[in-house]
Amino acid sequence: MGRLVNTRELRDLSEGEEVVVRGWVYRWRDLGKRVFIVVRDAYGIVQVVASKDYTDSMSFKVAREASIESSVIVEGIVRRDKRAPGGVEIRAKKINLVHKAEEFPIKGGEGIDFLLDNRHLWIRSRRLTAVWRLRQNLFNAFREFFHKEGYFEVSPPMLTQAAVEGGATLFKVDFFGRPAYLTQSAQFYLEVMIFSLEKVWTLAPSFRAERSRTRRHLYEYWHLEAEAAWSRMDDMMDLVSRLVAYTVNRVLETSQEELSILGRNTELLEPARKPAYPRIMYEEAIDILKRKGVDVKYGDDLGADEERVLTSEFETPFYITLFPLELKSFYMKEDESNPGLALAFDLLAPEGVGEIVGGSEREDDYEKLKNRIISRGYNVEDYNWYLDLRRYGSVPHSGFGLGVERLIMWIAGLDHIRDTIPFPRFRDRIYP
RNA sequence: GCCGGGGUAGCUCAGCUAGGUAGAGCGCCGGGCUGUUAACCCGGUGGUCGGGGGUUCAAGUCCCCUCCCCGGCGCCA
Repeated sequence: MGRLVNTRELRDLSEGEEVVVRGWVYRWRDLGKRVFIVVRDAYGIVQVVASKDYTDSMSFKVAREASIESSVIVEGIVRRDKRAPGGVEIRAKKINLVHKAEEFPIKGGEGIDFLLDNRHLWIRSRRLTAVWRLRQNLFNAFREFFHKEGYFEVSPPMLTQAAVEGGATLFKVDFFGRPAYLTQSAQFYLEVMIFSLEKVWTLAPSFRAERSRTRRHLYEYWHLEAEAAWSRMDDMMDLVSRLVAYTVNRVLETSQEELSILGRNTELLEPARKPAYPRIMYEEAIDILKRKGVDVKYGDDLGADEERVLTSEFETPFYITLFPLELKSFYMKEDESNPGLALAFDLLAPEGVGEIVGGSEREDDYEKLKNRIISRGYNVEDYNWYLDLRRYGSVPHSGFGLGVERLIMWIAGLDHIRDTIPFPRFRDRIYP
């Protein structure tokens, strides 16, 4: 019996080697005296050929009965053949039908509603499997990057007591009779951690009950967040640029095959390999939009349409900085040299993807922060422990949050966020 | 929350404007085929038209209510 190999290892084997491959039936064609079975595993596909000439008679019978998505173990000999997809195939000696699948509901051509109802089966498609592999490579890149930068990975809570900002978009849960909420952001907890570890990051889910219905929104998404003591806004933007450029480079190095399956034009990612992303001030963004004929005025928030116009101006991700204070969250620090402006930044991805990062320098003065909380109409008591951080050795500090699925959308060139995560959570859809 | 589109066979859809006993393609099942690539050829199988009420001799089609899904906006990452 040959050695067990997966379909990726198989590509490098030479003619005549005896191997064992196991996987699921992806395509099946019976030509009478010869049966072609394309077998799928985690890494790809390989064509298995069964013939009366070299396959034992029981196995040949099995080959003729194998249905789509049946699980099989195949013993056979590697053959290089131009007619096989990928140029390599296996001449089957023995085929073990581990489980004969019932009629598989997904056959191609289904609509999105049907596919989402069958996500637990759709998950194994070649295209989605490529996304999961790319996602793995992206997560590895995050860890490598922060390790190199000297950041500590920390584990913030998912169950929280109070709102970070605004309460309408929180998912409420019952915490032994008391109200609790699923976290929207780890930011406040990361701010706590910098007084212990100085530079921290986390990769964790965030939950937002925004009633959004767009191809860029999930109710549960993976949030990459970092926070650093002594870091000013410009330092943080430098870090974000290095992070995004590093990630783009690593994905281009490790995921060529996946990007190819997804049909991504990787030329469009080349300019983003260098961490030199343009920075424009909010005021400049407004000017650009006016010049483009968009009906906006200073003080307006930038919506999806405005972002789309702006992203068409750049080939790389770019920053918008220094927003009017009232457009941004209460914890963002006011720029001393530009009163009325927040030391805040958004990073927008090109090709119409839009905002992928939001960050800022945090207000580190106790009185100023408290006044901001009061002027927004929030309860000061809800923020006691957060305010405490400004009472015991407060330091300048900055941080950011990155939407992992939006980053994947851009890098992988996907037109809908649902394909970036195995089980996308949308409004009115919690099954499966 | 608002605007728009949709729910008819297992799947994708046509039929609705001008009411008259429900259609196609794919799939599936059976047979054939020595190299297929979404294989091909022949034969077969398919539906309380999302749910409820109304108008009518007659409703998939017209009217009212309701449920569900999709796309977009606001908000955000």
